[in-house]
Amino acid sequence: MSPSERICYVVCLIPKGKVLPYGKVADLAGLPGRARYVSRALRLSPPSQQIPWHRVINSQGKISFDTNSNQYREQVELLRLDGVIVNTGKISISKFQWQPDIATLVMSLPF
DNA sequence: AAGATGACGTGCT
DNA sequence: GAGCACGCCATCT
Repeated sequence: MSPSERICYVVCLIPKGKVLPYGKVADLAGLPGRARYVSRALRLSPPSQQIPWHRVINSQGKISFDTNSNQYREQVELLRLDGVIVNTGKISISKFQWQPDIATLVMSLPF
């Protein structure tokens, strides 16, 4: 499995209603310290894969797109559909809605 | 070939 | 908290 494949794999494991920072995704995919690689992989991943990219946010619990961009709006939209609370204005996720279970789950994968 | 870029993170002021 | 400087490294100019 290639690094980008592992990244997509991990992202696909994020349950609806939860989010995970880029850095954590990188760690779980076996690429510690390479959060940027995650953003790249998601950007280059074909839409046909239906990857829940919107569940990946930055370590500050915020969306990493420019507030004016339509990508930002799209991510907010998708997160709301997931039931995730996003504050307008300060634009941030309510809290880190990620459970340790995800980590242990991912750790037991056939990488 | 060399420099800039980026859906990031951490540490410091 | 808000900036800033770095570290990171595949991709683009």
